[in-house]
Amino acid sequence: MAYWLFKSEPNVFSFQDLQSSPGQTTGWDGVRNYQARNYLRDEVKVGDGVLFYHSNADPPGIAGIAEVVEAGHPDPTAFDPKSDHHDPKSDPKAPIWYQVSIRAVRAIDPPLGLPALREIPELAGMELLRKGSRLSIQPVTRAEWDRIQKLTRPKSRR
DNA sequence: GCCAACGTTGGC
DNA sequence: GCCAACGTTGGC
Repeated sequence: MAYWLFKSEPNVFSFQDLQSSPGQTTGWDGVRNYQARNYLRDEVKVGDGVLFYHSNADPPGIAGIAEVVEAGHPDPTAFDPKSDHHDPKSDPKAPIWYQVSIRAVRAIDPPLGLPALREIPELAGMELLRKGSRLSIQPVTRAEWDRIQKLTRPKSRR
């Protein structure tokens, strides 16, 4: 069981879009960076936890929790000439790009914003908080995951 | 293999 | 809109 942070621009695909997708599930397509691809292809497994991060938002932050429901498989948008993410170099017989499928677990509303994340000492080592960090699929440690769960878990009812 | 030019990401 | 940081491309 591992933990990840996936970035998405909410004006392209938000956590709410995931929640309104069929089965609250989507294929995480369009990743076109080799390091992120390697994680998706080789390391992200069914049952892993995902922090759904909104980049280019105001404020940017973690907007929901998701889980992996299908491990790495070829990204079909790479083969589709009509897709924005089409890559003619990727052949179905030798795919270059991979996706996983994720399902929404719960929204974090309002999102846990980047400024708030920076104030939490236990999260100081997060890849996300590193200056110039651009990787769209990032590993998250168990300790970081647990801290964020604790901060965002819905209040228990009386 | 080097590295300059270029394109993209993403916070601010 | 600005721009720092980064990844990719392609000439040599």
